[in-house]
Amino acid sequence: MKQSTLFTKTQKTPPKEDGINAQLLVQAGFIHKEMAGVYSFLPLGLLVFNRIVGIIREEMNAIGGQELELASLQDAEPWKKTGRWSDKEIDIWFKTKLKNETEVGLANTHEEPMTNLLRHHISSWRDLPLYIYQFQTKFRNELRARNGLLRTREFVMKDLYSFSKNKEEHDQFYEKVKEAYHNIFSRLGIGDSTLLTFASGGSFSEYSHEFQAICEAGEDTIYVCDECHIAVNKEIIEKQSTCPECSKSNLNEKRAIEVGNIFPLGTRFADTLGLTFTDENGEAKAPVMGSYGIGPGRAMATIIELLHDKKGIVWPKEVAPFGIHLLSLMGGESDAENLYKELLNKGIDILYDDRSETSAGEKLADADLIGIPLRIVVSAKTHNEDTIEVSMRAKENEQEYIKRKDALKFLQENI
RNA sequence: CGGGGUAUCGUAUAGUGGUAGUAUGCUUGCUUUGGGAGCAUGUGGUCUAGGUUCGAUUCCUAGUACCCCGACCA
Repeated sequence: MKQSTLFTKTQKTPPKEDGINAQLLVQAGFIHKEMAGVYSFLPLGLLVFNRIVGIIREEMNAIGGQELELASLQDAEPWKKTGRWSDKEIDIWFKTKLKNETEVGLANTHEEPMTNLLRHHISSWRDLPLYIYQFQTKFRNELRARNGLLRTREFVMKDLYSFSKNKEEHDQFYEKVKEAYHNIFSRLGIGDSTLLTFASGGSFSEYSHEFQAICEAGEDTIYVCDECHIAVNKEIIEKQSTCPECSKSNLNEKRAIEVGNIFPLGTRFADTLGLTFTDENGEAKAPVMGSYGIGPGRAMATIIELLHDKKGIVWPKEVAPFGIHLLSLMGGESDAENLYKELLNKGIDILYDDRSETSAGEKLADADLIGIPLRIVVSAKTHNEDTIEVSMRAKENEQEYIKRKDALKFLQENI
């Protein structure tokens, strides 16, 4: 797209925002803060958000997930049955009432509605296992929102729920999700920093597992085994003071961001909500459940926290809003225009800085801030040499000159 | 939820019991063009409600919003 038509603008003076993630995202025009802990996604931000969603969706589909979308307004009844409607159980509820005084809740999670839904759709062992997921808005009345997109009161979460015939089948799928999550975080560009972490399993199992990205901005404290690339959350360090994998005891304390969570649920929800299936022997049984969450917005913030530099954002390839940022500097207008059209025709995803009254310095500074991985500069100089200038945001924009006739091939190989 | 702080153009910030300033942005004009270019020009602001006072953006009270520390956080 042409940058001259992009309605958001960058700000020269960084806004006073909480957390480097929100500061850079606001400064570069990706998001807008509505109020504490509530952010809107603008065109650039939505492009990134959707790419993150796309990666998660691919990985969830690859392990047999079926996407659906439940409502945000929730009936109180199932929650009363499981004993979770009370503010004592879940204190971050946003609740409201219909005109006729009926109580409803704004979704903060979906175990109850999902379990309840399946009562209408499964009845035989042949219907299981079932893996259903959604990207859905959660509302959580956090006492204290903070750190930009890291802890917000309204956010989209990918939540997958698994329903298995028995514990063995559940355990097998649980391991597949672990793998899928590793794939997701490495595709998001934060795989090296993100560790499988043992955490509290609540009342239904010994452990749950979190995916913790090591980062000072994080709110969690974890203890890392450097050899196994595995960690233990502080909340269970008394119970599990050694590496669960190799039993080493010299674990390193680190701050980390919880970018994903997987949780065995057992049959608690099925039991309390009356979800059963008939097994091969004709007996009614409760499916064994699990829940698996990732917040794309928090993931976006984590990417920035881990990968930014002094000049701005440095997007990894797979999540960048555009693959290429084409800058037209003085004397490069017609070359840039031609190259832009050529790349568009090849279906290449490109942001073209065609602004005619913007100085070269400003364009370069904006490009650094926005953080698109591959940059092309076209100017009088490249025109005279019949080249294009190419550089990588992640490599400090070290410049390389490619002959104009080789440009398309080069870009297709490097995008 | 406990404790603390802040509130001034779109953004970032000074300052004052008596006409509110700077930078940046934005308008217009001229000159510029490889790391946020120059000159000129115009535009735009004291959170809300009370109180004290001749006079409050400034002091006081309350409200609201925002931020920080802690607690909390499937």
